[in-house]
Amino acid sequence: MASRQVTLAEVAKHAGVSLATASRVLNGSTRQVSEELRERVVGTARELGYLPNASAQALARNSSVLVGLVVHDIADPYFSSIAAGVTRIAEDAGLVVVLGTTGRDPRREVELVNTLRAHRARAVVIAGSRTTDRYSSQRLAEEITAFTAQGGRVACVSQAKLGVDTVVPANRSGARALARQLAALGHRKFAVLGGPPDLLVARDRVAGFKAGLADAGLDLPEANIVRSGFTRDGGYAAVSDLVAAKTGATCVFVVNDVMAMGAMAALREHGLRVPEDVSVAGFDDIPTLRDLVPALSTVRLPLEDMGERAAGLVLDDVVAGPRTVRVAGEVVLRASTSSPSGTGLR
Amino acid sequence: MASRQVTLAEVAKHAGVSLATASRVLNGSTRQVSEELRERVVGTARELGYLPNASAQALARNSSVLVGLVVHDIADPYFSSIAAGVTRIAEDAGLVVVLGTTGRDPRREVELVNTLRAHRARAVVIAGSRTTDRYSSQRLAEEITAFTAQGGRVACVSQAKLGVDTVVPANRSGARALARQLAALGHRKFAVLGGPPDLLVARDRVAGFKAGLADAGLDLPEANIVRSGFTRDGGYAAVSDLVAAKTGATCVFVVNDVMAMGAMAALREHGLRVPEDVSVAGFDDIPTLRDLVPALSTVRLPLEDMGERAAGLVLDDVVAGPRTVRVAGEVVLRASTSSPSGTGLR
DNA sequence: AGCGTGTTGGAAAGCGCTTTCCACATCACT
DNA sequence: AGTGATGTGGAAAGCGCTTTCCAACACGCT
Repeated sequence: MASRQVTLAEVAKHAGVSLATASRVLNGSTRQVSEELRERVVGTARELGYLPNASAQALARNSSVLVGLVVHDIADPYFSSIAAGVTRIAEDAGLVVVLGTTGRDPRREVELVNTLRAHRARAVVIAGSRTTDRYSSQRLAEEITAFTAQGGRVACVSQAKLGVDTVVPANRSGARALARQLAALGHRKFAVLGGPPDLLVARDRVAGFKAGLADAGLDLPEANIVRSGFTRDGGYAAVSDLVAAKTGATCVFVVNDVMAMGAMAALREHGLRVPEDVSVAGFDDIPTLRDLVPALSTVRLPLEDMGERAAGLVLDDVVAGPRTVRVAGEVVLRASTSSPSGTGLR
Repeated sequence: MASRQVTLAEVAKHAGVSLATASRVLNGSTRQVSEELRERVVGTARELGYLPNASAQALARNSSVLVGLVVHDIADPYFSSIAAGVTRIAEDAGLVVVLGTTGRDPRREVELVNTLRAHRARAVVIAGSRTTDRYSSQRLAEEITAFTAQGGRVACVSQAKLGVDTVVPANRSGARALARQLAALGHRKFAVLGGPPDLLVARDRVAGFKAGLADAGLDLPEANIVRSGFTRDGGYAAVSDLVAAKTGATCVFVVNDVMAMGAMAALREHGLRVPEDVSVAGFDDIPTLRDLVPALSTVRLPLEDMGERAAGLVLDDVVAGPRTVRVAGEVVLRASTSSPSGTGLR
């Protein structure tokens, strides 16, 4: 069934040249080949429908054309935006993107890098926050070391924790600036939907927000921070706890947009109006946000751009040590936040 | 810099066995190896940190562990939902997903399948509608033939035009059912944002919608169909034309949700309220829809499921000819559609 | 003529693995 | 003891390509 594939050897034979010459013609070898032979080879290759065997090339060259991309969940707009950036750059460079999804399982992350290593992938971009879990971080670090030792390049989008090139969004300062602007709106009591306690992005954003409130002479009691999953459903679910906590908050900061969307849905179902009863702000500015009503205030991150930057880091030929690209966050106040009017969450 | 990798030969030597034995132990060979040797090999492999070279395996076995996934734009929720389904199934099966994006360029589609063929990918899932463009369809068909001739499997998500296994959503009947329900709501004058004229999904949906209106004794004048790109911005841009056309329509059907989201934003900017001034319905039920206000009426397609089905088609070992999996669409009426109240678009 | 230099083609040695053979033991059964 | 069947290990031949090395030749010089 599987028809025999045309090989370089056949092309060479048909063209009456050696294997070496055929190889030199059909790939960007440095060696020159006379115009006459070159044409003959190219001609027969086209005629026979020759297609190089990528596995054989990868083996012979000890390097492939593969670039790994590791995300938690490709259906999440945050990751799919980053993925769009990464694929654009990689494909423009003639490379092939391998997509791996972890489902937020750190072990799976290690597994994926391992697989990529087995494939002699040229590089890998790991998107998705690190956690405080020492064990899996350790395993991942080892796997990454092995990968780089083998000549592969690695970049992360998140915290600069792994000793590799990293694109770091301004989680702290972005959240801090947001807090200040919300305080300037007149809010005095805040609540935070803070995501999982062990997730570094979430921690950074909460810490930054707290710092921003402190700048305004405000405090964020620990009791006003509700923990939940970093997903839409996490945000949705957290609202029950939030309401039960009777914090009296007039403004809620949610550590990412996807969670914020879930939270807004839940608030609606609780009969609370945004922003009349409570203001809501998120973080990331995922593309889908612009069609939300009320439009969600947030801290804008250039997600697709961040993907491009990460891919760029990993594909250039700079040999310097771990580089860090800092990406600023821009506070965007929209309809979901207003000056406090009601009594807040009580 | 690139440290030498541990090879099977080294493992074999350290374990004091032949290359053949080592290979048999470390891969699912049918051949038996005595418990003693097996343990010795596994032990040294672990000790030395052996990782098989996937390229070499692919070459020797003449088959790889790669599965291609070709989409137009991974940042589009329609595609990222399908992608999530495909990756889930593929990764569960221990395969590796290669993501290719076309940017809606048919030539790029051909290019990607070609690359996948060069990599001896085991299968490829092509998501994204066919067009009426004969030339590029022809080229793609040839490429697919070459791919299958080589033992690869191909499945599409869209129209069953390519002679391969296909997951076909009920575009026609879904749109038809939607039209009937909208007519039952009392609407008499409709407009359609129809997407690109050469795109088959778009054509099918428009045709289905027209048929549904006909069922209700209503006509859809050609002048009430506005053409534009199949993207959010396409939907956004089309609204100007729509308004200028002064169709008097009280209800607008938009051929996909992403376009509908753009259209709703544009309608808002035109000072038109949904659904008071005009009802709007879309198609697909992308996940982000559930947080839209007003919630968009649509025809629900189980997108992630469709991705899983497509991956399933391509990974099972049925040898039967081209199969077609039909997926039903379920009309979901939400807040964006109501009985007509105003004068419509005039 | 003799020599170095540069250019171009080909033979062949890998790259790291799988898999076919073949050899040898062992075992059950005449 | 002799026969086949069965189980297990190893040698070696690929898989399709890249790249080193060498040979051949054409130059431009002295």
